[in-house]
Amino acid sequence: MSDQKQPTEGLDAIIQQRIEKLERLAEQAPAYPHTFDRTHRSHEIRTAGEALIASGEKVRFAGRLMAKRGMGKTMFAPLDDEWGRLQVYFKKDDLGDEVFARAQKLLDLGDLIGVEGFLFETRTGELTIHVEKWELLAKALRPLPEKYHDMSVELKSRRRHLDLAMNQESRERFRRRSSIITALRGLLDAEGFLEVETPALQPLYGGATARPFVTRHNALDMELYLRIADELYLKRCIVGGFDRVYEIAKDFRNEGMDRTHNPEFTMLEAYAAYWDYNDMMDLSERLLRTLGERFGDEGRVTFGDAEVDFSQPFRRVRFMDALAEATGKDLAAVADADLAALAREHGVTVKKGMGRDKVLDEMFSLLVEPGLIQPTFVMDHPRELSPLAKDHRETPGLVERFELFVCGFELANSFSELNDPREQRRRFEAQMDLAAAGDDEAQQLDEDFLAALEHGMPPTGGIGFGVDRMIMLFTDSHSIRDVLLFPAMRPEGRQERPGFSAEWQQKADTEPKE
RNA sequence: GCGCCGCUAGCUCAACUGGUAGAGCAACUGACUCUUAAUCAGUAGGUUCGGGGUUCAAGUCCCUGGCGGCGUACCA
Repeated sequence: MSDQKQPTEGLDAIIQQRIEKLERLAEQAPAYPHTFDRTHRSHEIRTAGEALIASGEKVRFAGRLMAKRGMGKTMFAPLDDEWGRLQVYFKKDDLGDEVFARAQKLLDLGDLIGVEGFLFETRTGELTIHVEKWELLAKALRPLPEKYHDMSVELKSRRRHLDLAMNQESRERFRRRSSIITALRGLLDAEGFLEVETPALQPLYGGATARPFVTRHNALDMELYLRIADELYLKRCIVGGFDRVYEIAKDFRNEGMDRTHNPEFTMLEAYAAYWDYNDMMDLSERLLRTLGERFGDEGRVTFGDAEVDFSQPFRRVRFMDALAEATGKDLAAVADADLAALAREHGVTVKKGMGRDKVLDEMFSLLVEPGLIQPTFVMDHPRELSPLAKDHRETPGLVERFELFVCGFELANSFSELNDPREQRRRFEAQMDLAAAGDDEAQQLDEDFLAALEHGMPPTGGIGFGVDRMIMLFTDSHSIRDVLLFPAMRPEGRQERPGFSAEWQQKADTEPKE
Protein backbone atom coordinates (compact mmCIF):
# COMPACT_ATOMS: atom_id res chain seq x y z
CA MET A 1 0.00 0.00 0.00
CA SER A 2 2.89 2.33 0.83
CA ASP A 3 4.85 0.46 -1.80
CA GLN A 4 6.57 3.00 -4.05
CA LYS A 5 7.13 0.49 -6.83
CA GLN A 6 5.25 1.47 -9.97
CA PRO A 7 2.35 -0.80 -10.67
CA THR A 8 2.90 -2.99 -13.69
CA GLU A 9 -0.48 -4.59 -13.91
CA GLY A 10 -4.21 -4.00 -14.01
CA LEU A 11 -5.97 -0.69 -13.72
CA ASP A 12 -3.11 0.97 -11.83
CA ALA A 13 -0.77 0.24 -14.71
CA ILE A 14 -3.18 1.70 -17.24
CA ILE A 15 -3.54 4.86 -15.20
CA GLN A 16 0.22 5.08 -14.76
CA GLN A 17 0.79 4.73 -18.50
CA ARG A 18 -1.73 7.42 -19.21
CA ILE A 19 -0.16 9.80 -16.71
CA GLU A 20 3.16 9.31 -18.44
CA LYS A 21 1.57 10.09 -21.81
CA LEU A 22 -0.08 13.13 -20.29
CA GLU A 23 3.27 14.38 -19.06
CA ARG A 24 4.84 13.92 -22.46
CA LEU A 25 1.98 15.79 -24.11
CA ALA A 26 2.34 18.54 -21.51
CA GLU A 27 5.91 19.16 -22.65
CA GLN A 28 4.57 20.56 -25.93
CA ALA A 29 1.33 22.30 -24.94
CA PRO A 30 -0.83 22.99 -21.89
CA ALA A 31 -2.35 19.69 -20.77
CA TYR A 32 -5.50 21.35 -19.48
CA PRO A 33 -6.10 24.46 -21.62
CA HIS A 34 -8.80 26.85 -20.43
CA THR A 35 -10.95 27.02 -23.54
CA PHE A 36 -11.32 25.76 -27.06
CA ASP A 37 -13.20 27.86 -29.60
CA ARG A 38 -15.39 25.67 -31.75
CA THR A 39 -16.96 26.76 -35.01
CA HIS A 40 -19.42 23.87 -35.06
CA ARG A 41 -20.92 21.09 -33.03
CA SER A 42 -21.36 17.66 -34.58
CA HIS A 43 -24.96 18.05 -35.71
CA GLU A 44 -24.15 21.45 -37.19
CA ILE A 45 -21.33 20.00 -39.25
CA ARG A 46 -23.57 17.19 -40.37
CA THR A 47 -26.30 19.60 -41.45
CA ALA A 48 -23.90 21.89 -43.30
CA GLY A 49 -21.74 19.03 -44.59
CA GLU A 50 -21.93 19.52 -48.34
CA ALA A 51 -21.60 23.29 -48.17
CA LEU A 52 -18.60 22.98 -45.87
CA ILE A 53 -16.91 20.53 -48.21
CA ALA A 54 -17.59 22.81 -51.18
CA SER A 55 -16.29 25.94 -49.47
CA GLY A 56 -13.28 24.16 -47.99
CA GLU A 57 -13.55 26.37 -44.94
CA LYS A 58 -11.82 25.52 -41.71
CA VAL A 59 -13.88 24.00 -38.93
CA ARG A 60 -12.96 23.66 -35.29
CA PHE A 61 -14.54 20.78 -33.46
CA ALA A 62 -14.06 19.16 -30.05
CA GLY A 63 -15.10 15.88 -28.52
CA ARG A 64 -14.19 12.65 -26.82
CA LEU A 65 -11.98 10.19 -28.67
CA MET A 66 -13.97 6.95 -28.99
CA ALA A 67 -11.64 4.77 -31.10
CA LYS A 68 -8.30 4.91 -32.87
CA ARG A 69 -7.91 3.22 -36.21
CA GLY A 70 -4.28 3.60 -37.13
CA MET A 71 -3.15 2.68 -40.63
CA GLY A 72 0.54 3.29 -40.39
CA LYS A 73 0.96 6.79 -41.74
CA THR A 74 -2.71 7.74 -41.31
CA MET A 75 -5.24 7.41 -38.54
CA PHE A 76 -9.00 7.68 -38.37
CA ALA A 77 -10.73 8.44 -35.09
CA PRO A 78 -14.37 9.03 -34.18
CA LEU A 79 -14.95 11.99 -31.87
CA ASP A 80 -18.18 12.27 -29.84
CA ASP A 81 -19.88 15.39 -28.61
CA GLU A 82 -23.31 15.68 -27.02
CA TRP A 83 -25.14 15.49 -30.32
CA GLY A 84 -23.31 12.74 -32.06
CA ARG A 85 -20.15 11.42 -33.58
CA LEU A 86 -17.84 12.83 -36.20
CA GLN A 87 -14.83 11.13 -37.71
CA VAL A 88 -11.49 12.90 -37.89
CA TYR A 89 -8.52 11.95 -40.05
CA PHE A 90 -4.85 12.38 -39.19
CA LYS A 91 -2.33 12.15 -42.02
CA LYS A 92 1.39 12.05 -41.35
CA ASP A 93 2.37 13.76 -44.60
CA ASP A 94 0.20 16.75 -43.73
CA LEU A 95 0.80 17.00 -40.00
CA GLY A 96 4.49 16.28 -39.90
CA ASP A 97 6.17 13.37 -38.15
CA GLU A 98 6.14 14.87 -34.70
CA VAL A 99 2.54 16.06 -34.53
CA PHE A 100 1.30 12.86 -36.09
CA ALA A 101 3.32 10.65 -33.77
CA ARG A 102 1.99 12.51 -30.75
CA ALA A 103 -1.56 11.73 -31.81
CA GLN A 104 -0.76 8.17 -32.72
CA LYS A 105 1.27 7.31 -29.64
CA LEU A 106 0.03 9.54 -26.86
CA LEU A 107 -3.72 9.77 -27.34
CA ASP A 108 -5.93 7.28 -25.55
CA LEU A 109 -9.55 6.36 -25.96
CA GLY A 110 -11.59 8.71 -23.84
CA ASP A 111 -9.28 11.72 -24.27
CA LEU A 112 -10.95 15.03 -25.01
CA ILE A 113 -9.36 16.80 -27.94
CA GLY A 114 -10.00 19.78 -30.17
CA VAL A 115 -9.22 19.70 -33.88
CA GLU A 116 -9.03 22.19 -36.70
CA GLY A 117 -9.22 21.19 -40.34
CA PHE A 118 -11.31 20.93 -43.46
CA LEU A 119 -14.14 18.58 -44.28
CA PHE A 120 -14.11 15.84 -46.86
CA GLU A 121 -15.97 12.68 -47.62
CA THR A 122 -14.16 9.36 -47.52
CA ARG A 123 -14.36 6.75 -50.22
CA THR A 124 -17.13 5.07 -48.27
CA GLY A 125 -19.02 8.34 -47.96
CA GLU A 126 -18.35 9.26 -44.36
CA LEU A 127 -18.13 12.94 -43.52
CA THR A 128 -14.70 13.46 -41.98
CA ILE A 129 -12.52 16.30 -40.74
CA HIS A 130 -9.05 16.27 -42.25
CA VAL A 131 -7.03 17.44 -39.25
CA GLU A 132 -4.53 20.23 -39.71
CA LYS A 133 -4.06 21.04 -36.04
CA TRP A 134 -5.09 19.26 -32.89
CA GLU A 135 -4.71 19.79 -29.17
CA LEU A 136 -5.39 17.92 -26.01
CA LEU A 137 -8.23 19.43 -23.98
CA ALA A 138 -8.24 16.90 -21.14
CA LYS A 139 -6.67 13.48 -20.69
CA ALA A 140 -8.68 10.42 -19.72
CA LEU A 141 -6.61 8.74 -17.06
CA ARG A 142 -9.11 5.92 -16.70
CA PRO A 143 -10.16 3.66 -19.58
CA LEU A 144 -13.62 3.73 -21.10
CA PRO A 145 -15.83 0.66 -20.79
CA GLU A 146 -15.77 -1.90 -23.54
CA LYS A 147 -17.41 -0.52 -26.64
CA TYR A 148 -19.65 -3.08 -28.20
CA HIS A 149 -21.45 -4.68 -25.31
CA ASP A 150 -23.90 -2.86 -23.12
CA MET A 151 -22.68 -1.82 -19.71
CA SER A 152 -24.40 -3.70 -16.91
CA VAL A 153 -27.63 -2.15 -15.71
CA GLU A 154 -25.99 -1.37 -12.40
CA LEU A 155 -22.99 0.39 -13.88
CA LYS A 156 -25.19 2.47 -16.16
CA SER A 157 -26.99 3.94 -13.17
CA ARG A 158 -24.01 4.06 -10.85
CA ARG A 159 -21.57 5.61 -13.30
CA ARG A 160 -23.96 7.65 -15.33
CA HIS A 161 -21.09 9.73 -16.74
CA LEU A 162 -19.84 6.60 -18.48
CA ASP A 163 -23.30 5.58 -19.65
CA LEU A 164 -23.72 9.04 -21.16
CA ALA A 165 -20.25 9.05 -22.67
CA MET A 166 -20.71 5.66 -24.26
CA ASN A 167 -24.35 5.70 -25.30
CA GLN A 168 -25.78 8.27 -27.64
CA GLU A 169 -29.29 6.96 -26.95
CA SER A 170 -28.84 7.58 -23.26
CA ARG A 171 -27.85 11.19 -23.96
CA GLU A 172 -30.89 11.47 -26.24
CA ARG A 173 -33.20 10.17 -23.54
CA PHE A 174 -32.09 12.77 -21.03
CA ARG A 175 -32.20 15.51 -23.64
CA ARG A 176 -35.77 14.47 -24.30
CA ARG A 177 -36.54 14.59 -20.59
CA SER A 178 -35.34 18.15 -20.52
CA SER A 179 -37.38 19.05 -23.61
CA ILE A 180 -40.55 17.60 -22.14
CA ILE A 181 -40.17 19.56 -18.92
CA THR A 182 -39.43 22.72 -20.91
CA ALA A 183 -42.54 22.05 -22.99
CA LEU A 184 -44.66 21.60 -19.86
CA ARG A 185 -43.44 24.93 -18.52
CA GLY A 186 -44.23 26.61 -21.81
CA LEU A 187 -47.72 25.15 -21.96
CA LEU A 188 -48.57 26.11 -18.39
CA ASP A 189 -47.11 29.57 -18.81
CA ALA A 190 -49.25 30.00 -21.92
CA GLU A 191 -52.31 28.98 -19.90
CA GLY A 192 -51.63 31.79 -17.45
CA PHE A 193 -50.01 29.74 -14.70
CA LEU A 194 -47.30 31.38 -12.61
CA GLU A 195 -44.31 29.25 -11.65
CA VAL A 196 -43.54 29.52 -7.94
CA GLU A 197 -41.22 27.88 -5.45
CA THR A 198 -42.26 26.55 -2.07
CA PRO A 199 -40.29 25.02 0.81
CA ALA A 200 -38.75 21.59 0.53
CA LEU A 201 -38.03 21.70 4.27
CA GLN A 202 -41.31 21.77 6.10
CA PRO A 203 -42.19 21.78 9.80
CA LEU A 204 -45.20 19.59 9.02
CA TYR A 205 -45.53 17.35 6.01
CA GLY A 206 -48.81 17.17 4.16
CA GLY A 207 -50.64 17.11 0.89
CA ALA A 208 -50.27 13.39 0.32
CA THR A 209 -50.28 10.12 2.18
CA ALA A 210 -46.70 8.94 2.59
CA ARG A 211 -43.99 8.50 5.16
CA PRO A 212 -41.53 11.40 5.18
CA PHE A 213 -37.79 11.83 5.57
CA VAL A 214 -36.91 13.62 8.77
CA THR A 215 -34.03 16.05 9.11
CA ARG A 216 -32.87 18.58 11.62
CA HIS A 217 -32.18 22.28 11.57
CA ASN A 218 -29.54 23.21 14.13
CA ALA A 219 -30.12 26.94 14.48
CA LEU A 220 -33.87 26.53 14.88
CA ASP A 221 -33.24 23.46 17.04
CA MET A 222 -36.09 21.59 15.43
CA GLU A 223 -36.93 18.66 13.30
CA LEU A 224 -38.01 19.34 9.76
CA TYR A 225 -39.50 17.09 7.13
CA LEU A 226 -38.56 16.88 3.49
CA ARG A 227 -41.72 17.64 1.59
CA ILE A 228 -43.90 14.81 0.36
CA ALA A 229 -45.97 17.30 -1.69
CA ASP A 230 -46.23 21.04 -2.38
CA GLU A 231 -50.00 21.08 -2.15
CA LEU A 232 -50.60 22.97 1.08
CA TYR A 233 -48.18 25.76 0.16
CA LEU A 234 -49.53 26.17 -3.35
CA LYS A 235 -53.02 26.51 -1.92
CA ARG A 236 -51.76 29.27 0.36
CA CYS A 237 -50.67 31.01 -2.86
CA ILE A 238 -54.22 30.72 -4.18
CA VAL A 239 -55.56 32.08 -0.88
CA GLY A 240 -53.19 35.01 -1.31
CA GLY A 241 -54.70 35.85 -4.65
CA PHE A 242 -52.51 34.26 -7.26
CA ASP A 243 -54.92 33.05 -9.91
CA ARG A 244 -53.02 30.05 -11.26
CA VAL A 245 -49.77 28.65 -9.90
CA TYR A 246 -47.58 25.65 -10.54
CA GLU A 247 -44.36 24.16 -9.28
CA ILE A 248 -42.11 21.49 -10.71
CA ALA A 249 -40.26 20.15 -7.72
CA LYS A 250 -38.62 17.20 -6.08
CA ASP A 251 -40.76 15.44 -3.51
CA PHE A 252 -39.36 12.93 -1.05
CA ARG A 253 -41.14 9.84 0.18
CA ASN A 254 -39.55 7.43 2.57
CA GLU A 255 -40.89 4.26 1.02
CA GLY A 256 -39.92 1.33 -1.11
CA MET A 257 -38.15 1.57 -4.45
CA ASP A 258 -39.05 -0.27 -7.59
CA ARG A 259 -39.52 0.18 -11.30
CA THR A 260 -41.82 3.18 -10.81
CA HIS A 261 -40.64 4.56 -7.45
CA ASN A 262 -37.55 6.47 -6.43
CA PRO A 263 -37.29 8.05 -2.95
CA GLU A 264 -36.96 11.49 -4.54
CA PHE A 265 -38.98 12.18 -7.63
CA THR A 266 -40.25 15.11 -9.63
CA MET A 267 -43.81 16.24 -9.29
CA LEU A 268 -45.66 18.90 -11.21
CA GLU A 269 -48.45 20.44 -9.16
CA ALA A 270 -50.79 23.07 -10.58
CA TYR A 271 -53.67 24.97 -8.99
CA ALA A 272 -56.22 27.21 -10.68
CA ALA A 273 -58.70 29.47 -8.89
CA TYR A 274 -62.34 29.16 -9.94
CA TRP A 275 -61.70 25.80 -11.59
CA ASP A 276 -62.97 22.38 -10.57
CA TYR A 277 -61.79 18.90 -11.40
CA ASN A 278 -63.60 18.96 -14.75
CA ASP A 279 -61.46 21.89 -15.80
CA MET A 280 -58.41 19.96 -14.64
CA MET A 281 -59.39 16.99 -16.79
CA ASP A 282 -59.59 19.32 -19.75
CA LEU A 283 -56.19 20.79 -18.89
CA SER A 284 -54.70 17.28 -18.63
CA GLU A 285 -55.99 16.39 -22.05
CA ARG A 286 -54.62 19.58 -23.55
CA LEU A 287 -51.19 19.04 -22.01
CA LEU A 288 -50.89 15.38 -22.98
CA ARG A 289 -52.33 15.85 -26.43
CA THR A 290 -49.72 18.50 -27.13
CA LEU A 291 -46.91 16.40 -25.69
CA GLY A 292 -48.17 13.47 -27.76
CA GLU A 293 -48.02 15.59 -30.89
CA ARG A 294 -44.56 16.92 -30.15
CA PHE A 295 -42.93 13.81 -28.76
CA GLY A 296 -44.96 11.01 -30.28
CA ASP A 297 -46.23 10.09 -33.70
CA GLU A 298 -49.26 12.29 -34.35
CA GLY A 299 -50.37 11.98 -30.75
CA ARG A 300 -49.61 8.29 -30.48
CA VAL A 301 -46.84 6.95 -28.26
CA THR A 302 -45.33 3.49 -28.23
CA PHE A 303 -44.75 2.03 -24.80
CA GLY A 304 -43.58 -1.57 -24.87
CA ASP A 305 -46.24 -3.56 -26.67
CA ALA A 306 -48.83 -0.85 -26.25
CA GLU A 307 -49.63 2.06 -28.48
CA VAL A 308 -51.15 4.87 -26.47
CA ASP A 309 -53.27 7.43 -28.23
CA PHE A 310 -53.42 10.91 -26.72
CA SER A 311 -55.11 12.48 -29.73
CA GLN A 312 -58.63 11.32 -28.81
CA PRO A 313 -60.71 12.44 -25.80
CA PHE A 314 -59.71 10.32 -22.81
CA ARG A 315 -62.09 7.75 -21.43
CA ARG A 316 -63.82 8.80 -18.20
CA VAL A 317 -65.08 6.21 -15.76
CA ARG A 318 -66.33 6.50 -12.21
CA PHE A 319 -64.27 4.67 -9.58
CA MET A 320 -67.17 2.47 -8.44
CA ASP A 321 -68.19 1.71 -12.02
CA ALA A 322 -64.66 0.58 -12.85
CA LEU A 323 -64.77 -1.73 -9.84
CA ALA A 324 -68.19 -3.01 -10.85
CA GLU A 325 -66.85 -3.82 -14.30
CA ALA A 326 -63.94 -5.72 -12.79
CA THR A 327 -65.94 -7.68 -10.22
CA GLY A 328 -69.35 -7.90 -11.83
CA LYS A 329 -70.90 -6.50 -8.67
CA ASP A 330 -72.13 -3.16 -7.47
CA LEU A 331 -69.88 -2.88 -4.44
CA ALA A 332 -71.78 0.06 -3.02
CA ALA A 333 -74.56 -2.41 -2.26
CA VAL A 334 -72.26 -4.92 -0.57
CA ALA A 335 -72.04 -4.89 3.23
CA ASP A 336 -68.65 -4.31 4.86
CA ALA A 337 -68.20 -7.87 6.06
CA ASP A 338 -69.08 -9.32 2.67
CA LEU A 339 -66.81 -6.81 0.95
CA ALA A 340 -63.74 -8.08 2.79
CA ALA A 341 -64.61 -11.64 1.80
CA LEU A 342 -65.16 -10.62 -1.80
CA ALA A 343 -61.84 -8.77 -1.84
CA ARG A 344 -60.03 -11.86 -0.57
CA GLU A 345 -61.76 -13.90 -3.25
CA HIS A 346 -60.10 -11.65 -5.80
CA GLY A 347 -56.72 -12.08 -4.20
CA VAL A 348 -56.60 -8.81 -2.31
CA THR A 349 -54.96 -8.95 1.11
CA VAL A 350 -57.27 -7.34 3.60
CA LYS A 351 -55.56 -6.34 6.81
CA LYS A 352 -57.06 -5.52 10.16
CA GLY A 353 -57.96 -1.91 10.64
CA MET A 354 -58.45 -1.28 6.93
CA GLY A 355 -61.50 0.85 6.40
CA ARG A 356 -64.09 0.03 3.78
CA ASP A 357 -62.73 2.59 1.36
CA LYS A 358 -59.20 1.34 1.83
CA VAL A 359 -60.36 -2.14 0.84
CA LEU A 360 -62.00 -0.69 -2.25
CA ASP A 361 -58.77 1.12 -3.08
CA GLU A 362 -56.79 -2.11 -2.75
CA MET A 363 -59.21 -3.89 -5.03
CA PHE A 364 -58.95 -1.09 -7.52
CA SER A 365 -55.14 -1.20 -7.57
CA LEU A 366 -55.10 -4.92 -8.15
CA LEU A 367 -58.11 -5.46 -10.38
CA VAL A 368 -58.51 -2.29 -12.41
CA GLU A 369 -55.25 -0.33 -12.62
CA PRO A 370 -53.16 -2.80 -14.62
CA GLY A 371 -55.78 -2.86 -17.37
CA LEU A 372 -55.87 0.89 -17.90
CA ILE A 373 -53.57 1.19 -20.89
CA GLN A 374 -55.19 3.97 -22.91
CA PRO A 375 -55.41 7.29 -21.04
CA THR A 376 -58.32 7.00 -18.63
CA PHE A 377 -59.72 9.35 -16.02
CA VAL A 378 -60.95 7.38 -13.04
CA MET A 379 -63.18 9.75 -11.13
CA ASP A 380 -65.34 10.25 -8.06
CA HIS A 381 -63.47 8.33 -5.38
CA PRO A 382 -64.64 7.33 -1.91
CA ARG A 383 -64.22 10.13 0.52
CA GLU A 384 -62.02 8.57 3.17
CA LEU A 385 -59.10 8.21 0.74
CA SER A 386 -59.07 11.86 -0.18
CA PRO A 387 -58.92 14.17 2.84
CA LEU A 388 -58.15 17.24 0.74
CA ALA A 389 -60.85 16.84 -1.90
CA LYS A 390 -64.23 18.49 -1.97
CA ASP A 391 -67.39 16.47 -1.51
CA HIS A 392 -69.06 15.40 -4.71
CA ARG A 393 -71.74 17.86 -5.76
CA GLU A 394 -74.27 15.07 -6.40
CA THR A 395 -73.28 11.81 -4.77
CA PRO A 396 -72.88 11.67 -0.98
CA GLY A 397 -69.87 9.74 0.29
CA LEU A 398 -67.81 10.52 -2.79
CA VAL A 399 -65.42 13.34 -3.55
CA GLU A 400 -64.65 15.20 -6.75
CA ARG A 401 -61.35 13.59 -7.57
CA PHE A 402 -59.80 11.90 -10.54
CA GLU A 403 -56.69 9.92 -11.23
CA LEU A 404 -55.32 9.67 -14.74
CA PHE A 405 -53.99 6.25 -15.66
CA VAL A 406 -51.88 5.34 -18.66
CA CYS A 407 -50.09 2.05 -19.33
CA GLY A 408 -51.28 0.68 -16.01
CA PHE A 409 -49.76 3.37 -13.86
CA GLU A 410 -51.02 6.53 -12.27
CA LEU A 411 -49.88 9.64 -14.08
CA ALA A 412 -51.88 12.32 -12.32
CA ASN A 413 -54.11 12.91 -9.32
CA SER A 414 -56.49 15.81 -9.09
CA PHE A 415 -59.41 17.22 -7.15
CA SER A 416 -61.86 19.99 -6.79
CA GLU A 417 -59.96 21.31 -3.79
CA LEU A 418 -61.68 21.37 -0.43
CA ASN A 419 -61.96 25.02 0.60
CA ASP A 420 -64.37 24.79 3.54
CA PRO A 421 -62.06 25.20 6.54
CA ARG A 422 -64.44 23.60 9.02
CA GLU A 423 -64.89 20.55 6.84
CA GLN A 424 -61.13 20.43 6.25
CA ARG A 425 -60.62 20.39 10.03
CA ARG A 426 -62.99 17.46 10.39
CA ARG A 427 -61.13 15.59 7.65
CA PHE A 428 -57.80 16.18 9.37
CA GLU A 429 -59.27 14.97 12.64
CA ALA A 430 -60.41 11.80 10.94
CA GLN A 431 -56.85 11.35 9.67
CA MET A 432 -55.53 11.79 13.21
CA ASP A 433 -57.84 9.01 14.34
CA LEU A 434 -56.32 6.80 11.66
CA ALA A 435 -52.86 7.77 12.83
CA ALA A 436 -53.80 6.93 16.40
CA ALA A 437 -54.96 3.57 15.13
CA GLY A 438 -51.49 2.97 13.70
CA ASP A 439 -51.64 4.28 10.14
CA ASP A 440 -48.21 5.84 9.77
CA GLU A 441 -49.14 7.44 6.47
CA ALA A 442 -52.14 9.35 7.78
CA GLN A 443 -51.96 13.08 7.25
CA GLN A 444 -51.16 15.55 9.98
CA LEU A 445 -53.41 18.33 11.16
CA ASP A 446 -51.92 21.58 9.91
CA GLU A 447 -53.25 24.52 11.93
CA ASP A 448 -51.35 27.02 9.87
CA PHE A 449 -52.89 25.72 6.66
CA LEU A 450 -56.34 25.69 8.24
CA ALA A 451 -55.89 29.31 9.31
CA ALA A 452 -55.05 30.16 5.71
CA LEU A 453 -58.22 28.45 4.51
CA GLU A 454 -60.17 30.36 7.12
CA HIS A 455 -59.21 33.56 5.32
CA GLY A 456 -61.07 32.20 2.31
CA MET A 457 -59.78 30.21 -0.64
CA PRO A 458 -61.71 30.50 -3.90
CA PRO A 459 -63.08 27.36 -5.48
CA THR A 460 -59.97 25.76 -6.87
CA GLY A 461 -58.95 22.90 -9.11
CA GLY A 462 -55.63 21.22 -8.34
CA ILE A 463 -53.56 18.53 -9.99
CA GLY A 464 -50.29 16.68 -9.49
CA PHE A 465 -48.44 14.92 -12.30
CA GLY A 466 -45.71 12.34 -11.77
CA VAL A 467 -43.17 13.90 -14.09
CA ASP A 468 -40.74 10.98 -14.10
CA ARG A 469 -43.51 8.64 -15.14
CA MET A 470 -44.51 11.03 -17.87
CA ILE A 471 -40.92 10.95 -19.12
CA MET A 472 -40.97 7.14 -18.98
CA LEU A 473 -44.05 7.17 -21.14
CA PHE A 474 -42.57 9.44 -23.77
CA THR A 475 -39.20 7.68 -23.88
CA ASP A 476 -40.53 4.11 -23.80
CA SER A 477 -38.53 3.58 -20.60
CA HIS A 478 -39.80 0.86 -18.32
CA SER A 479 -37.80 1.70 -15.23
CA ILE A 480 -37.72 5.04 -13.44
CA ARG A 481 -33.96 4.59 -13.15
CA ASP A 482 -33.65 5.06 -16.86
CA VAL A 483 -35.11 8.55 -16.71
CA LEU A 484 -33.31 9.73 -13.57
CA LEU A 485 -29.71 10.74 -14.16
CA PHE A 486 -28.70 9.63 -10.70
CA PRO A 487 -31.27 7.24 -9.21
CA ALA A 488 -31.01 6.32 -5.55
CA MET A 489 -28.59 3.44 -4.99
CA ARG A 490 -26.75 1.95 -2.09
CA PRO A 491 -23.17 3.15 -2.00
CA GLU A 492 -20.82 0.53 -3.34
CA GLY A 493 -17.53 -0.66 -1.95
CA ARG A 494 -16.39 -0.64 1.67
CA GLN A 495 -17.33 -3.76 3.55
CA GLU A 496 -17.03 -2.23 6.98
CA ARG A 497 -19.26 0.77 7.07
CA PRO A 498 -20.47 1.41 10.60
CA GLY A 499 -22.67 4.25 9.44
CA PHE A 500 -20.08 7.02 8.95
CA SER A 501 -18.82 6.38 12.44
CA ALA A 502 -15.88 8.21 13.94
CA GLU A 503 -14.04 4.93 14.01
CA TRP A 504 -14.24 4.49 10.26
CA GLN A 505 -13.40 8.13 9.61
CA GLN A 506 -10.34 7.88 11.79
CA LYS A 507 -9.25 4.75 10.03
CA ALA A 508 -9.63 6.43 6.68
CA ASP A 509 -7.63 9.42 7.91
CA THR A 510 -4.74 7.47 9.34
CA GLU A 511 -4.31 4.95 6.59
CA PRO A 512 -1.53 5.87 4.20
CA LYS A 513 -2.75 7.30 0.95
CA GLU A 514 -1.65 5.94 -2.38
C1' G B 1 -39.59 -6.19 4.05
C1' C B 2 -39.71 -11.10 1.83
C1' G B 3 -38.50 -14.71 -2.35
C1' C B 4 -35.47 -16.14 -6.61
C1' C B 5 -31.02 -15.23 -9.44
C1' G B 6 -26.24 -13.01 -9.97
C1' C B 7 -21.08 -10.94 -8.52
C1' U B 8 -14.49 -14.13 -12.26
C1' A B 9 -8.89 -9.08 -15.80
C1' G B 10 -10.42 -1.79 -16.65
C1' C B 11 -15.30 -3.55 -19.55
C1' U B 12 -18.58 -7.77 -21.51
C1' C B 13 -18.51 -12.78 -20.51
C1' A B 14 -16.51 -18.44 -20.38
C1' A B 15 -14.53 -22.33 -17.05
C1' C B 16 -19.29 -29.77 -17.07
C1' U B 17 -20.32 -33.97 -11.76
C1' G B 18 -14.69 -29.97 -6.95
C1' G B 19 -8.76 -31.19 -10.15
C1' U B 20 -3.08 -25.97 -13.40
C1' A B 21 -8.74 -19.60 -14.07
C1' G B 22 -9.73 -18.49 -20.27
C1' A B 23 -11.68 -15.32 -24.57
C1' G B 24 -13.12 -10.69 -26.96
C1' C B 25 -12.60 -5.42 -26.30
C1' A B 26 -9.23 -1.91 -23.79
C1' A B 27 -3.60 -1.70 -22.74
C1' C B 28 1.69 -2.67 -24.37
C1' U B 29 5.53 -3.93 -28.73
C1' G B 30 5.70 -4.14 -34.02
C1' A B 31 3.55 -3.95 -39.40
C1' C B 32 0.15 -1.11 -42.36
C1' U B 33 -1.22 6.26 -46.34
C1' C B 34 -9.44 6.02 -47.00
C1' U B 35 -10.36 3.05 -41.91
C1' U B 36 -15.11 2.57 -39.52
C1' A B 37 -16.62 -3.71 -34.26
C1' A B 38 -10.08 -1.73 -39.19
C1' U B 39 -6.72 -5.84 -40.00
C1' C B 40 -2.20 -8.91 -38.99
C1' A B 41 1.91 -10.83 -35.54
C1' G B 42 3.42 -10.89 -30.52
C1' U B 43 3.29 -9.38 -24.92
C1' A B 44 1.39 -8.33 -20.27
C1' G B 45 -2.74 -8.20 -17.10
C1' G B 46 -6.48 -12.14 -11.57
C1' U B 47 -6.91 -11.62 -3.32
C1' U B 48 -12.65 -15.36 -8.85
C1' C B 49 -17.22 -9.46 -3.83
C1' G B 50 -15.52 -9.88 1.89
C1' G B 51 -15.14 -13.40 6.08
C1' G B 52 -15.44 -18.38 7.95
C1' G B 53 -15.99 -23.73 7.05
C1' U B 54 -15.83 -28.84 4.47
C1' U B 55 -11.93 -31.30 1.46
C1' C B 56 -5.69 -34.12 -0.37
C1' A B 57 -7.71 -30.11 -3.49
C1' A B 58 -12.86 -24.73 -3.74
C1' G B 59 -14.37 -19.79 -8.92
C1' U B 60 -17.33 -24.34 -8.16
C1' C B 61 -19.98 -27.26 -2.02
C1' C B 62 -21.79 -25.22 3.11
C1' C B 63 -22.45 -20.89 6.58
C1' U B 64 -22.27 -15.63 7.04
C1' G B 65 -21.93 -10.51 5.50
C1' G B 66 -21.92 -6.76 1.22
C1' C B 67 -23.81 -5.02 -3.51
C1' G B 68 -27.02 -5.64 -7.70
C1' G B 69 -31.12 -7.53 -10.98
C1' C B 70 -36.00 -9.52 -11.21
C1' G B 71 -40.56 -10.73 -8.72
C1' U B 72 -43.76 -9.49 -4.54
C1' A B 73 -45.73 -5.98 -0.65
C1' C B 74 -46.76 -0.28 0.49
C1' C B 75 -46.80 4.07 -2.36
C1' A B 76 -46.60 8.59 -7.27
